[in-house]
Amino acid sequence: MPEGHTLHRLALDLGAAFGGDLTWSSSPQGRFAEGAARIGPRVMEGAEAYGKQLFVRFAGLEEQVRVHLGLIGGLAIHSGLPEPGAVGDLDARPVVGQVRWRLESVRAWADLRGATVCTLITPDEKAAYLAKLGPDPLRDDADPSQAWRRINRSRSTIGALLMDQSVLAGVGNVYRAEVLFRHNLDPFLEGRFLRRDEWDAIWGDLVGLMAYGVTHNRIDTVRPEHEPEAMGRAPREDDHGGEVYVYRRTHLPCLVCGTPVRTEVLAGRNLFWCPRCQPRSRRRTPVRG
DNA sequence: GAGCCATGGAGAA
DNA sequence: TCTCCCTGGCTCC
Repeated sequence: MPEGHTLHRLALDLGAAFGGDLTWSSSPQGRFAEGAARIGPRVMEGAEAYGKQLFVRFAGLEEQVRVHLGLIGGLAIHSGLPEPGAVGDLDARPVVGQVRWRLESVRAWADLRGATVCTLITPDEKAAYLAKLGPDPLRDDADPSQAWRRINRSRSTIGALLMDQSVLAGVGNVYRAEVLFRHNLDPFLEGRFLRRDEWDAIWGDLVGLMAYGVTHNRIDTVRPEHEPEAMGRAPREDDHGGEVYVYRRTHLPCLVCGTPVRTEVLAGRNLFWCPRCQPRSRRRTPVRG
């Protein structure tokens, strides 16, 4: 589920569902029991995302909740009016599976599952985490030049650099594959060989793609002329819902040229690309294997 | 029921 | 580069 757009969307949804309301925290699974008890019944002020990190603020509490969903985590927000007095009554809102943190109010509740991180942190600790992150295309305060300085002097491949949260915050495996495809870039191109105009185009594209992701709560990267209706093909139906060019389309024909999509592990994750639309660059990193 | 996989990342080696 | 953690859904037997 979680690339940066997911977390920004969750921050908006949490704010809309709980902002300004008195909330109750609990940890049915138990692993956030101390934190939940420390928060206690308290007004939630708001939430914000930075890259794939989510921070939740409560009134009168200096610490904030820091959530990182990891690969498999999810935060499900439900709205709906329970029976009066049902807040805290787990029978009224049954716990399904491993719920690390339940947040509820009289009008909504949210269940956090599978997160790698859910903890209370001090302002100093928060600042330290943020300092480690590169610019986030979804934030107005982001400076793409900051990422460019890292990329421009790196011998790592652009495919690896895009996944490095200290270079760029919020991009994950789907956006990395898709943005490289959209710009016909060889994923194995070394960062130091990327041109500034290529970087500016990538950044601008990510800003648009990820903002769309927040709005629609899914990743769509296919241009209008390659959409299913335009090409007379069946829409993609999988757990993401969105239309993509290469992500998880191994061996399937490229939507643009028909060449089978390739896959290989890069930076510890499955990379997908079209060998014809993203040809080997002469600026590419020396041949491996 | 076991095994595998996933939009992530930390820590060991 | 490897190993491990987090959880649920899907496949295969």
